[in-house]
Amino acid sequence: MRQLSKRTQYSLRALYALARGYGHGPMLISQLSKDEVIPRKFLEQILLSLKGLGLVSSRKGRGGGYLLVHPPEQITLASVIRMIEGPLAPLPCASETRFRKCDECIDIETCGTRMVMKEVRDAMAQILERTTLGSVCQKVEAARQRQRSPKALTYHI
Amino acid sequence: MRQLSKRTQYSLRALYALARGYGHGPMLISQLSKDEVIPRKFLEQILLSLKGLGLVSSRKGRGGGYLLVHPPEQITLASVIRMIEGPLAPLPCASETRFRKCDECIDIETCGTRMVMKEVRDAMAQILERTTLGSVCQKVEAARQRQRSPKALTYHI
DNA sequence: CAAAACTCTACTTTGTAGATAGAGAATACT
DNA sequence: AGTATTCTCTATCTACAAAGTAGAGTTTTG
Repeated sequence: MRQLSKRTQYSLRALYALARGYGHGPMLISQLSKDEVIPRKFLEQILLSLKGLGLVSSRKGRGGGYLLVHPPEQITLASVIRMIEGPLAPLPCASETRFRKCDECIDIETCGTRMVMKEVRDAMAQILERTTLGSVCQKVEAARQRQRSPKALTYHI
Repeated sequence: MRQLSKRTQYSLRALYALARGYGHGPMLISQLSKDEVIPRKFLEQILLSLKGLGLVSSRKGRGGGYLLVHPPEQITLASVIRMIEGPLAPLPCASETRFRKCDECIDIETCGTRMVMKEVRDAMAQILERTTLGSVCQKVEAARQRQRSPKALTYHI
């Protein structure tokens, strides 16, 4: 299907970083930009819109920066992606959260593509609803540990 | 995620129509265009490229038109969508069939977004690999019958 | 007040989706 | 042979969005 936009990829990366630092005070745009390899000015825009969405908060001036508003375990990827990219479904008429008759549908009740795309949407939603910033960070951490001690992997799996 | 393009939606609609007519000789562009409500000239292009992909064949002149090359039960939506839109995965680095390191990935082995998107891809692929033009047409036909005799629905389900 | 941060708005660039147009080539029928 | 029918090819157009850049403005802290 169509790819995730860079904006969303950057957003997620920034959110992971903020999630890792959750509870340890604000993080600087400049730091995030460097660590996560995101163009500085673009990141400014992105963080600003994440703030508008209520996902992060910010403080100005020395000692300022960005913070995650809610605990990482409470933020699902589904919600983040929906806020940034819109509905998960590959067609508006297959969306649960933001259903809209697609201009193409001749008859919505007997549209084959819609039936299939509803299945696809449900499958995606199931995964993305149960995946949170917290759970992603955990998996990443596990993968990093494995990288550090590659031998251990053999015996643990 | 991002929506299916109109090109793909039109392609699928045209293919369903050809699937319904499979075994009954060629169908005209003009007929398909009218029946499926697809802009004529755009449809010409689309059918031409579907021909290039080996999905349909054509005959010129009187009595000509387009035909499905293979039986509808043998054409999966996964294959059609891959040919038209590219990989199913929301990120190139999460694709099985056309893996490509995405320019954004810092470390592919510990990329959280990639891990999640691999799950999403697998779920989508599972559905789309088992769905064929034939199976879609069957479901559509069933839905049409239900529409015609709405009472029956109650007792059969 | 000055330095450190974030904030806001506007602009540029590039690419792609979604068409439309029209001449050309093959086929079948008479 | 001629003509109607049908697909074929290539070029062009327009609108919009993604991705990124620029720079002046505002708030906070010390």
